[in-house]
Amino acid sequence: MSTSAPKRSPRGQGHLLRDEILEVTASLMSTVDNADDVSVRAIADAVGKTVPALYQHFGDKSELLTAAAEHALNTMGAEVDAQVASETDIDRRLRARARAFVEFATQHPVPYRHLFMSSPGAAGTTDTIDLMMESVGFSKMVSDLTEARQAGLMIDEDPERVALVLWTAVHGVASLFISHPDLDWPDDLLERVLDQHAFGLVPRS
Amino acid sequence: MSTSAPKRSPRGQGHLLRDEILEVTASLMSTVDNADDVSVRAIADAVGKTVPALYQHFGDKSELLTAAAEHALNTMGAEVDAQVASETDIDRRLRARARAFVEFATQHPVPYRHLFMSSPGAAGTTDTIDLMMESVGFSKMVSDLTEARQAGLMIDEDPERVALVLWTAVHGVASLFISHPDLDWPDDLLERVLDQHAFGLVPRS
DNA sequence: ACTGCTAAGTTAACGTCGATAACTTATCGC
DNA sequence: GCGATAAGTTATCGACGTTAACTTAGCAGT
Repeated sequence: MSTSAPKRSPRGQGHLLRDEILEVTASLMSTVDNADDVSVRAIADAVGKTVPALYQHFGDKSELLTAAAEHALNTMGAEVDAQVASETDIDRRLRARARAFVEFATQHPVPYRHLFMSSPGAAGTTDTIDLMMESVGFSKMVSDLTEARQAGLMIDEDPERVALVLWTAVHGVASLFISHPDLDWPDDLLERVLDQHAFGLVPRS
Repeated sequence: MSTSAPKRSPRGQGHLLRDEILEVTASLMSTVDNADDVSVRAIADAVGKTVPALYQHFGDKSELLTAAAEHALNTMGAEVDAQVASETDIDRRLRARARAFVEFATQHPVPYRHLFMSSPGAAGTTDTIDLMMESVGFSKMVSDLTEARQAGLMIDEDPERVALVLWTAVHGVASLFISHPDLDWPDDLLERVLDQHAFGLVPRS
């Protein structure tokens, strides 16, 4: 074999390993039920290094898992935006975003659960939740709602607060789908939840 | 010391240990962040027996934790009912139940998360979720809604389905409170969510 | 070209965990 | 009393997260 993997990174390039760790960890997450089930030994094996090498980049396992989960969900924003881009109508766009959100969450349950459904200590500090929300399109939802209010389509209220209420309900749907996927939830559960909130947001015509 | 703990249960009374294990485990759950953080060794120490003794009553740790979490939440039904009993108006009773539900869930986050927010495998089989729902007052909510429909207070729809939509949203609130208690959620987040659903349930006067 | 510094790793080990096979002993029907 | 067996214990296993101590490769300065 002419292609031999370099045994060590060049002097200033140790940080390259960090990105590889994140990517490998994120991909290992899709093979287990809980983020914690990914062992640091499995990660080390997958990146071709030994365990202590990981601890030069992350203080402990929890920090590594949180960073990897955020890394995994950062692709979420782009995917959701892509699915939403074609919708011009604001109401339809809000619904499309909610649908794409739930779909992505159920397809990536492990990082989603680790960030949004695990114990307070495990999912990072208060600082990081803002980034989580961003990665998940929360701010885009707020601007949609702001636009809706300016167009007179929404009762006059703080869009951020309305968005939080709406996101809370959508998260409820995603959370149940993720934790109990084998239950036969009604196909239109999300749509029904959205209907309820649409009634509040947009006065019935 | 005259009071000496019996070293062994009588012949047919081995099953008494099971209840003690459940109670001890449930109480240990309130001292940790995740149900899994309760070690079988800690449980064995607390009940004054050795680890393998536990495995005569539960197939594995997950089974033990799920049973203990259900045991803990079974007290939930009674507490919620007590808080709801005084309300005679149906709309107020539904709201009171939702409030009591969220309050109880946030006060007992570990068993709640283990049953409703953990990975599919960890929280028991499809069979057990019905019991979970019961313990949490789901059926009571359905009868309230049925009563509401009979009184003409609700749009004519399957109460069970409406209850599921409502419960989903309420669960969303509880889920977020539990996972990120340090965020400054709006005080009226739950009320807002309930408002949205009340509009759907009860036609505006 | 040598040398010293230090980043980028490895080796080896510790304590804790869930789980189980093999063994002991107290209780109870006869 | 005496087996049978329920109710435990002892001892041990492999896997896990974490860390101290060590090694070695890359680079700057002379």
